[in-house]
Amino acid sequence: MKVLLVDDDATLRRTLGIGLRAEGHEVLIAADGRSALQALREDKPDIVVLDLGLPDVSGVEVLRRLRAWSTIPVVVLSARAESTEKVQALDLGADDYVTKPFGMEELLARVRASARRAGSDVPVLEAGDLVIDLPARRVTKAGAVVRLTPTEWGLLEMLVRTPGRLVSQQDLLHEVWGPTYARETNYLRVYVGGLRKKLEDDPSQPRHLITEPGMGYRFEP
Amino acid sequence: MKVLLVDDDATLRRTLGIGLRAEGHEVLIAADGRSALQALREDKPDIVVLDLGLPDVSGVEVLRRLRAWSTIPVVVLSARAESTEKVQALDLGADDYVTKPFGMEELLARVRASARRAGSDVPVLEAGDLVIDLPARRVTKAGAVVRLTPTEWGLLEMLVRTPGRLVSQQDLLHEVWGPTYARETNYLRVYVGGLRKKLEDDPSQPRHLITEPGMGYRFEP
DNA sequence: CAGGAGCGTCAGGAACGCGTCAAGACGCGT
DNA sequence: ACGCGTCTTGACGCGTTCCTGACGCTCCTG
Repeated sequence: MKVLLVDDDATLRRTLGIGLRAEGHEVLIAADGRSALQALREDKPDIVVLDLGLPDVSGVEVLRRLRAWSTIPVVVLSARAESTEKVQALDLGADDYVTKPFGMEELLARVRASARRAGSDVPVLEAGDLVIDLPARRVTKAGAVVRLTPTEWGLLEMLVRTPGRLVSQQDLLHEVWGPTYARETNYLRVYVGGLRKKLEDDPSQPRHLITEPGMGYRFEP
Repeated sequence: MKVLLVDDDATLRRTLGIGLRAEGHEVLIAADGRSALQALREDKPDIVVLDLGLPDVSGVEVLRRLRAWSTIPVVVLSARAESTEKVQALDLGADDYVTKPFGMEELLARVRASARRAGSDVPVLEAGDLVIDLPARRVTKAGAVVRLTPTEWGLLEMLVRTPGRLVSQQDLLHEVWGPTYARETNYLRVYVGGLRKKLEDDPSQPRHLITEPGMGYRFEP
């Protein structure tokens, strides 16, 4: 198991690193949010141990961005015992939350528990001549790179994250345009149209970007 | 979601029960290990909140016996912050561990987090050559996808959520058409008819979408 | 046996949602 | 300031879905 350890405290990094390696894990290290996000995209670890108190990008932000394209288990560390921060992290999709100070044994047990639940995760998805690489933010069609605008990417990402599943119009609008948008379904029509033009062989007869009238859209692999 | 709450402290039971119900969960109560195990077998909850300090059978024992035959999420409560007990519970298969005293919000967030992970399990319902996948909003009959209109979905979802149980006409109308509808049973006749035409082998002799004259409809798996 | 209530079916018209296009507004870098 | 790409916004045509009323049927009841 590859474990990414994100913490700004060098002592803690050393201690936890030793403990994790003793469990038989391969340990990657990041000291700040920026390099954490980079390591997540490039090295594709199987599980993440994430300290919320980072010098640059906040841990919560790292978690939020990671959850945009991956479902790998994340165990959060925090010095603060404040409830609101815990609630925020858990609702963002953290798998577990440990408050400092904590025992090494406890952390290792929580990592084990999270790893045990780790399901099969497919960060890069292939559908016909389409290849959608979420971590790399890259789409190719028949080998050729397809350029997407930020909004188009947000939409596609949301749909591809749950292949085959229907995503409601509200969810799409909330996630891509913001919580204040709910009824602007015309945005969806325009941008789904754009995506189909770029990704589908025959945009008028889509095979992957399926619309369910009155409900939402789904990505069909 | 059905939540089984196992705790010997009556005050805590009341407080947590209120909070969990406010989240929209159905709450079952057990005050000791024996009744907890019984409730687990008979009522099949979707998630368990388990206090380790029980009068008769220890919470750890309840967890061990439960894990022998079920993988449903368990959130453990404990007064003791001792590390060994945490490690033991987590390695036995607890999904989360909360130490008293804790904030209501935090516990609810952890329950949400556990429920979310479990939710991606298998809430798909199979009945003959019919496969109904609620979260994906997809129905297949003998492998072929069946397209449903929003109203048809609303109706089917309502019926399938309680398989085998009768759902009254009022409940169906309220849920699918809105609270102001109550006597428009003709809507039901039309749309149940449509569903039967799409889902039943012989729409004139339905095997799954059963009507109970004068009362309502039921979905028979 | 007659009557009524409840259910299933059908077929119209009205209303809605979707895809498409194009024009204007905005932001950004040069 | 200019040009470019991106995002918003509105309008139109078209297909689908929804509502509605009518009819025939079966079952239950008096």
